[in-house]
Amino acid sequence: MDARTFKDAIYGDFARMGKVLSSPKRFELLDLLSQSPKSVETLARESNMSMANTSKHLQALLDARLVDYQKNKNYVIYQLANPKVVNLLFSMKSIAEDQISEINHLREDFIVRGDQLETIELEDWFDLKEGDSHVLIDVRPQSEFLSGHIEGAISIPVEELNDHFKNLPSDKEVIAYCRGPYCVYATEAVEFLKEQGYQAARLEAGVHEWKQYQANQNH
Amino acid sequence: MDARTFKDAIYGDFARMGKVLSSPKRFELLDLLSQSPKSVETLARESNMSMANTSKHLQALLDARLVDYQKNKNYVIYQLANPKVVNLLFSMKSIAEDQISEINHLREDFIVRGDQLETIELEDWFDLKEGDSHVLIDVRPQSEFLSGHIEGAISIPVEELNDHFKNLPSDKEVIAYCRGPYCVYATEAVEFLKEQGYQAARLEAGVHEWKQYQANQNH
DNA sequence: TAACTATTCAACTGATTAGTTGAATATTAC
DNA sequence: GTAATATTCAACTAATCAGTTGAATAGTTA
Repeated sequence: MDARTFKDAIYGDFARMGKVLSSPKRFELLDLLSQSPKSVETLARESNMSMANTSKHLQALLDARLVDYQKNKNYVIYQLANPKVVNLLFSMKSIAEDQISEINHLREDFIVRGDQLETIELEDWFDLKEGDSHVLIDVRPQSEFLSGHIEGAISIPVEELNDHFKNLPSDKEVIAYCRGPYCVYATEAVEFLKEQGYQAARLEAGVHEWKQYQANQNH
Repeated sequence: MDARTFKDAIYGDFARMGKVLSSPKRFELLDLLSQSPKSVETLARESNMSMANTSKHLQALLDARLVDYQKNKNYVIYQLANPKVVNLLFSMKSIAEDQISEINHLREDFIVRGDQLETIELEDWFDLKEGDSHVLIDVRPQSEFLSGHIEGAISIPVEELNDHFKNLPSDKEVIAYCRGPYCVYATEAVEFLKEQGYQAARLEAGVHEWKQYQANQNH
């Protein structure tokens, strides 16, 4: 085998990763799976695709070995095949954030409500949590909370906030987080809680940002 | 804007990175540029593409803002637009290595010659270099050496080894490195030097692996 | 065993992409 | 001002991809 043949083969293999992530829908599926394993039905609903199309994309991810699955009765529960997938998604988002200004505009407008929403960085949360005047809530679906959550958080899925918010101490500020910087659940939660008279702010991080922050602190 | 519209827009932007890296040829171009800025002509030659096709791919990379350029007389010198591109390539390679066993087979067969080539890990080089019995050579094109190289290395491009190897001390072991784990230059250099009676080994790292190793040590 | 549920597959359509060919453009050198 | 050099563009062809539709498959439940 000559060098050119070797390079063509090697770059062909490397580019398979790019190819599988060239689809916005497959990217979203991987993001969803990074929060917890999920069934085809759940993934189809969350990503707004047909079951057939969702299954097709999952087959592509399976073929690239970025996901694998376990059967549970009639359900096929898909999960990330390698924790490095999270790093890969991070890396792609990070550079997309730097190079595509539209991303920041979209986030500013839709997630941070044009800077009208009070937000807290993860670094600041670590200071605040030493005191006793804040409570941290995880507003993702409970299955995602059970898969992994920021230490000290209480699970109150945003869809259940109306039923459970009264359990929150009214003399503390509520810090809400969800799937990460591009998830709107925490924004909705903070808006709702403010309407109910609470002090509330959105944490600009999800469970993966928190884990990465912890890992960096422990060096 | 509702949540679904926002997500479709955001994932569309994220997936643009995947899309641009879904082409083996664009991946190779970015890899080449990670070693040093280069002209279209040089990139076409190194990647074995026509000038027209090379230019087309570079326009796609430009559009995604992963590269930018400077003019030098008739030459357009392309370069990486953001150092994070190197991280992104690393991340994609890392997961491809884990998930595509063919990659390791190809490397084993072609780069390490079925384990018949003596190799040294970067960690081990840091021990060896404290002594006085080894010399480190960079066998990439000199322009890449000038762009950045492992500290203490001497530049002897593999194509010029025949003319310059006699300058190497015959009582020391020669450690050769090139662009990284998937570059064959160091393999060719080691084989040539052994034929000339030298003790030689291939360093399983390039300048980026070295920089990353240094950064990790300084935490 | 039949009905139901969840998932996957095959075939199709329309859109997108990779590479080539020939032409156009920009800059330099003489 | 012309020729040469480096690069980019437009138009084409063939291949690939995304989503849909209808059917098939696999497993469960009553």
